[in-house]
Amino acid sequence: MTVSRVLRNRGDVSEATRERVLQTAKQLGYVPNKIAGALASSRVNLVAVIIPSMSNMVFPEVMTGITQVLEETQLQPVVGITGYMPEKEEKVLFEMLSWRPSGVIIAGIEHTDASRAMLRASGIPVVEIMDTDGTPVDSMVGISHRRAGQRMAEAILKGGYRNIGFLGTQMALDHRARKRFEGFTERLAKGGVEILDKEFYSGGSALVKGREMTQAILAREPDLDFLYYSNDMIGAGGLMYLLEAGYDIPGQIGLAGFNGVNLLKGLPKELATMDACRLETGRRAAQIIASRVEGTQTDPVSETMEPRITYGDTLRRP
Amino acid sequence: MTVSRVLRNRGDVSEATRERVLQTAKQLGYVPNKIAGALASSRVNLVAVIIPSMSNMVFPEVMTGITQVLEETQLQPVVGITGYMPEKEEKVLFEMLSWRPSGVIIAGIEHTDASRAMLRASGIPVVEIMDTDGTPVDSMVGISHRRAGQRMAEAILKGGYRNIGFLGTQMALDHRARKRFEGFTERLAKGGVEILDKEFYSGGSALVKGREMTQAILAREPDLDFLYYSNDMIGAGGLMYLLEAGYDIPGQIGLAGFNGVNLLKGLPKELATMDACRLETGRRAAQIIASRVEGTQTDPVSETMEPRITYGDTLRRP
DNA sequence: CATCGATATGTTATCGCAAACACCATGCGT
DNA sequence: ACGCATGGTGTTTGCGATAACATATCGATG
Repeated sequence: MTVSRVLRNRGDVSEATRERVLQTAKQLGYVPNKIAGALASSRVNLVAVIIPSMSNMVFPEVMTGITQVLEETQLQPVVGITGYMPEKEEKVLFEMLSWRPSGVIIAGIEHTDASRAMLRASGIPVVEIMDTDGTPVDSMVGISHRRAGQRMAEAILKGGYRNIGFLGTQMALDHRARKRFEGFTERLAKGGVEILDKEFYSGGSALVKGREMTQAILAREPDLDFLYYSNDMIGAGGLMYLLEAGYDIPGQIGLAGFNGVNLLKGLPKELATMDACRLETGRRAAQIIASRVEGTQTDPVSETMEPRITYGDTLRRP
Repeated sequence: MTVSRVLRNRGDVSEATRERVLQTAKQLGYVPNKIAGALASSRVNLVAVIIPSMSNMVFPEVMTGITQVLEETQLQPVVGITGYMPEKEEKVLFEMLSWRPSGVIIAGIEHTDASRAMLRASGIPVVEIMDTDGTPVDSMVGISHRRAGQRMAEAILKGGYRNIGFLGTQMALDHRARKRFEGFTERLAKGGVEILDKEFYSGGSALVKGREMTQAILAREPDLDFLYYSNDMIGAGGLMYLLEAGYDIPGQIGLAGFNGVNLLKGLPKELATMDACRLETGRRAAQIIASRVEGTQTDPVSETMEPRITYGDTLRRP
């Protein structure tokens, strides 16, 4: 018990014994067993973070935000990957919850009924991130992708473009991309404009795919004067292609991506894009969990951030 | 006990009771407490993965390999980030080990004495990855960065380049980059060539930095006919700059990076680079842990992979 | 000097599960 | 008919820590 007290800095222990304990622990290479500790105290300093993927730059950035904030607390993030598959998400969630974490940060607000039930039943703070078009189980932080699509549509219309093409990923399960697309077409429709053509891809190097898709869509529809890409990588590929092909950008044809990958700076021309507030979303989500855990705050939070548009060199300003 | 048997598929249970248990568990929303389970069985299906960073594309790819393999087992990766700081690594490692994972995969073979002691004392399989220039605690998988530097130096010399510049990150603690640099200069020296100039950076968008550094180094040394970049991102930035400035590549000046980021395809010219076998390293490391856990194999493994050079369009072939 | 409070240390029960073993019923071979 | 393996279920114990409570020590205080 005294050892336990020393190692946790709890309760009164004389300086002498404290020293002795620390000394001996070090000498023995003693590593406390958190499993036993957690069982006894029913306190687990883990936060489950459930995201679809780790390989496309956007989630790592959210992670960075989460890590930044949690680092100042006792909490530690544990990541689970779903691969955009709802059943996998359910499995990962179950697995995570069975470790009784102190909180859950999960991407998106579309989940299976079972997942939602588990989250609700867990009794721990839950923050759904990166999409606020819907009703959260508990708290929610991020941008509205529908609105992001709308705002980009507005900017494009204001720029005077009318023959618009859309290029995206072939992911039925990427709800955020879908909502962006929906918001985009809705807003265009309000302006009396309809998408001229669209092109989807899956897999492969996004940069290469961007080139190929751009070539393909322009072959079909040479009149296009704007291309809206569902992410910056394919946008960058398209930009590369168009520059090489000698197009005048943004006069003859305009381009925009989505995400604000800071990799874009440094390209021959800077691609227009829209910031998804990823770092900030991660930070905020972690803050919410942290303040819930320490009891500072108890109510659910819903926070919609406003994505900023960057015109770069590929979208005519109004 | 019967419930426990049903949920773990262990031992004989009649079909009738099994059904009843499953049914009831679902109805109650029962989530087994892994903490208690782990304590009782002293089995934890977690593998600690300790890496310096998540934000530069290379570690996520290793993670992908690890995940791929572990997915076919009961094991689950848990990630810890060190930020290239040895003391942070020590802290993270301690934290992880206190959860008594089934194995550890850790980047690099340079660790504090305390870290090494902990790894040894833990009694679990340990795989040190991505660097094989040194002695591992237990197993080790990856490439020799010293050798990678040497091989690139050879290729450059064979290409006929003699006025060589080096551009890299200012990371005293990135041992792999350092070893690559050392191997590079050693091999050049053997060919009677010495680096003409070098340039280091830290922070910021790698693409932009690559442009700036390239401009700077060429302003100082206009005679340079080859630039070796310590990663592909700054290399791509440099490539961009040189193309815009109208250099003849790879005739007038050659370029090479390191890492084989598949993003490079799709650039106006494909940057020469060297594959670090990241995916394969991750897969192999996970396999080693898995086979150790299931007892298939008990001996330490040391495996050095051979990085493949890609000439692309920026390095003259011999 | 008895009492009290504070500091310092020890004892016991408990967390939720699985290992180990005990037990009973059934069916099979000899 | 008997022993024995097997399937199906229950009981007890222990994992390694912490919570809660108990005890010891000491000095100050009235």
